[in-house]
Amino acid sequence: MDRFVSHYVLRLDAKGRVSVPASFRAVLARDGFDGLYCYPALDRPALDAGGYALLSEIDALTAGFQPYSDQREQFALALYGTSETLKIDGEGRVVLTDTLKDHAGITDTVTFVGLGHKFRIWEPGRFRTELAEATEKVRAFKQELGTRMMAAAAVPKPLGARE
Amino acid sequence: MDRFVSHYVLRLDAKGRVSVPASFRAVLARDGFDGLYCYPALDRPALDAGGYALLSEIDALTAGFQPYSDQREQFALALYGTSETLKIDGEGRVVLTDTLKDHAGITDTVTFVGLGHKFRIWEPGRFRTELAEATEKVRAFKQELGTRMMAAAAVPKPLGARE
DNA sequence: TTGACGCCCATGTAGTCCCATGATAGCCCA
DNA sequence: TGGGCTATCATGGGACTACATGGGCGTCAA
Repeated sequence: MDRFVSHYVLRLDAKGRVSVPASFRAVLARDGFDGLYCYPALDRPALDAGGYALLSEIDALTAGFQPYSDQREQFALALYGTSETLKIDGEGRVVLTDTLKDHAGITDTVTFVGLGHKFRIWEPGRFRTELAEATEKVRAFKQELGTRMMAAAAVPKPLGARE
Repeated sequence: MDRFVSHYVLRLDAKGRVSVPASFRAVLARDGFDGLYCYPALDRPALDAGGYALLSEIDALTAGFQPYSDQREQFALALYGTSETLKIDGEGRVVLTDTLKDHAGITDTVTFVGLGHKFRIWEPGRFRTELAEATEKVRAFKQELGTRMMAAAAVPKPLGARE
């Protein structure tokens, strides 16, 4: 598998270390990135983490702005400036910096969540809330999509016909 | 055969393992996915499962949104975050996680139902009610379609004409 | 000197692998 | 056409391994 999938709840030990889930480590190894690229999520109390795949997403984003533009510099600052490259020890664990932990409200337990090309690190309680909200939104979206399809199908009409 | 069809009732053993129906395994083997991609269905107490064919369906869904957009992240969270890639052992069995079993209300027996490019896993009792409801809906829909067609035929009007 | 960090080893548990058994259905041969 | 044989599949259980977690020790830098 080449993407981050599923979620795991893991504990920090007395030294502040957390095991990165083995399946995530496997993805990182394949990605080729040595360590863990990590920064506070822009608009959530969570951390974004990953390898080269994540880095190239950031590149693509900043590249979208004019060179030397304020926006570009601000993005670069917010993303690159707050990033850390965490070392992964022999047992596959990392130590989160205080800045990172503060941003996410992490104390002694974390939830790792795969998002495909990257993954997020949450304080477990906050994660549950976030997941519930996201699930609700997706469900609503799917339902809307479904009823639209049904409406189109109910009246025998060529697909894509205008209302 | 390259799609999941028919349905099977199988039992979990003491270790919580279930055999994936052999015909489904054959489809997965052809699909090339190593393991079983599985997640809780959004709007039913059931599990969706499959291989790359299912994954690409999810890809298509999330790829439609801008990177870093709220919607995309929520979709990724709800879809990738709740997914699991289950290992298939030498005998073609998988172990469902507690989260998955809870969502579907599975205890010691499951029903596998083929849906073409993916399949669903149900608690057998719930599957029966679902099937009954679905059958009823389809019957009603078909009937309605029939009368509409009849009406359309009575008044000679090109097929697909607007009401 | 002391704390932080990197590196190493220890342990319990849960997941994985491997082999065994029983049932079934398809096939071959008389 | 009927009976037996065999391949396939679901199921069961024991052994082993990988993983998360905990702790010790040396090193380097304030």
